[in-house]
Amino acid sequence: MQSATTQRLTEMYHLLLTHFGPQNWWPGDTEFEMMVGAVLTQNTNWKNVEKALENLKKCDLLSLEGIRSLPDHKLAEAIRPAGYFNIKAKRLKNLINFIVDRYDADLPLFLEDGTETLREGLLSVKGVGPETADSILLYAVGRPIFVIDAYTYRILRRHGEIDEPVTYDELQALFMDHLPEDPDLFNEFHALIVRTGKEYCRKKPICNQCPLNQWGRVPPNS
DNA sequence: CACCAGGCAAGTA
DNA sequence: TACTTGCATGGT
Repeated sequence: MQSATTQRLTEMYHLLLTHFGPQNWWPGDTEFEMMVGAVLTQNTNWKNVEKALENLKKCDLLSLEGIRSLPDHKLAEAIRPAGYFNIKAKRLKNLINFIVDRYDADLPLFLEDGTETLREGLLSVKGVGPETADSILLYAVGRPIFVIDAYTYRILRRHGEIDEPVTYDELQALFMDHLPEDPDLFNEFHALIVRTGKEYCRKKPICNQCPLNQWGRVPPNS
């Protein structure tokens, strides 16, 4: 007998998957590109991130050693389209330094780290918060970690699933405690939530054709 | 013109 | 602990 929450989340997932189909996230050719993208997309439209990633790619700098060898101001210039370029250049360098210091600059060694303290290690990097850390853990490392973002709060609140205030960790636990520990499921579910948010649940909601209308408990406004 | 985007850290009370 | 502010480009 599964819990009511499990049923509710599972229903949400299947509604979204049926409506949108698989999203095939994370958009990126390599684990390293995913990690860089996770930092660059902080409070930033993904389209702008793609331009920044393309700038790095065309100069063959989208690698650990490529970014490591690049001066901060050069890195900032390359990622300019992603916004916050000065601070994000430092954040990328911080993340690179973390891998250099703790994993001897060996990216595969980092990706194979199976220890329980990996998340807190990532969180110790200045510029890597819970969403960025969890995106890296799920989409690059392949851990069964559920990623929470602004859309997740918005959608669940509009559908009456949560009362604010809810912390990141609490909302993450809501998903992780009630769904099987499956990286592929968490991957697809988060991607579908972002897709839904982008198309139907921005600050100016377009709720009319949202697939979650059938999910029930849809408030007319808010 | 205003508003927003797949956050985070640092400052203030 | 609980707010507030800076960071910045590009699209609607």
